Amino acid sequence: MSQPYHHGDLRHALIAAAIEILEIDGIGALSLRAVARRAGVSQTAPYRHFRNKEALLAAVAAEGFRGLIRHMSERAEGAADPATRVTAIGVGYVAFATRHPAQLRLMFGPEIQSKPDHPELIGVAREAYAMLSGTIAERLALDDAATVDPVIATLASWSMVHGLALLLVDRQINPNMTGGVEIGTDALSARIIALFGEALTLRPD
Amino acid sequence: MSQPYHHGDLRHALIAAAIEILEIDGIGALSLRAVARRAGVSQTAPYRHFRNKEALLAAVAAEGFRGLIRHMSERAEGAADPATRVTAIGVGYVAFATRHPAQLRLMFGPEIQSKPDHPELIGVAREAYAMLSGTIAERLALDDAATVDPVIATLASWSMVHGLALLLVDRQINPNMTGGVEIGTDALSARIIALFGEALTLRPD
DNA sequence: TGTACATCAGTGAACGCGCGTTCACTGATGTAC
DNA sequence: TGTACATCAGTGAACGCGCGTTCACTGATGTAC
Repeated sequence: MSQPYHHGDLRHALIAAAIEILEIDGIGALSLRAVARRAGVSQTAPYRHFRNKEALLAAVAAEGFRGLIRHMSERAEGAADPATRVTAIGVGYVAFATRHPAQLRLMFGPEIQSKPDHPELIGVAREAYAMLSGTIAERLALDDAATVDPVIATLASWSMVHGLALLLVDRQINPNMTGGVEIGTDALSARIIALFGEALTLRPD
Repeated sequence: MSQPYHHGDLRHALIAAAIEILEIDGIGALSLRAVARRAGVSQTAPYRHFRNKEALLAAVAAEGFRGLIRHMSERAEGAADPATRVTAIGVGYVAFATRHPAQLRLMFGPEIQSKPDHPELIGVAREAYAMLSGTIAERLALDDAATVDPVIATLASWSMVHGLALLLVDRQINPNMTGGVEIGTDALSARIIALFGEALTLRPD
């Protein structure tokens, strides 16, 4: 009764357990058996819900993209105009990454060998990309004379924000590098992203 | 005679074998035993030259940073002024990454748990950073009125270039995303980096 | 309302595998006299 | 130049481990009549 034979919603419980393992012990500790153990279930039970390990990883990564989108949306809501919205989305991206580093690694790393085999994952990744490119497009539309290619601008923004996120996650950058003055991660990323954002306003000479 | 008992330079041979495994089968296949096999030596021989697996990985990662520095230097040599040199270094960074994706992952990933334990690795990573920050500083010095903080500018440049490198490596970006027009990786990264580079020339309003 | 039975979601034992590391060893090399 | 011996750089067997996956199974649930 306290441990019914049927779990009820094991699929989601497994995804949740996997995310907990990522947060606690990192991506190196994420095995199918560990996930089953943490969900309190035999090690073969996951096979009722996922074809194999990679299918579970793909579901976890998809959940990660949903978290990323949530972080970006929350920050974007507070921004009045497209210019500040671009920065807000970027800060949200970095905020998600620093709070969920191992999820970020799974989302972008080589553990999921064949992403095309997981349409759900591709769909939600596209959604995140669309959010960024849409906001950049709005931003560029403000400025009739802007000559910046919107695709290049989107790729550049994404690169900047993604690189900053990973350098922070990998501890290559720490937030008190700026001349010994300690500033938070959010503030540092805001400054860095703002510097870049200005490039979008450039007009031809 | 063809297989002498003493190898001669097993240490370097092991590093070379590890790099080959990275290039061929990726970071997931990089085990100590696989390295020994590829070097044609018993699986315990590496312990004469490295304390443990992580020590070998650190040596391989250090070699990776040397390769990165080499790529950046080569491109920088052809650049006459500091402005084009900044772009050249960035393109070199991305070029290294796309040619040696698994090495990049090892250099920045979580496989080497404690980087402070490997001073050689830290030294050569600092050297790469110094190369970038020095070039950015020269670039900013051209422009008396520039108000950009050099540390922020360096971190921003590094982020952009690092993010672009990883998105390419992870196949999140492919070089014919730009409206179906196929352009090479080098050309794409040059365009993206150039867009960013302009932000460094900004003057106060 | 009660029963037979198909289906579903779990279990537990077992498989074969590759891993990092240790241990006692041995062959090759170099050095002191 | 020759020999004894210490040191160095390899070997091969073995350890214990955790992994992904398969298999035949069983308990619980739901549905047809």
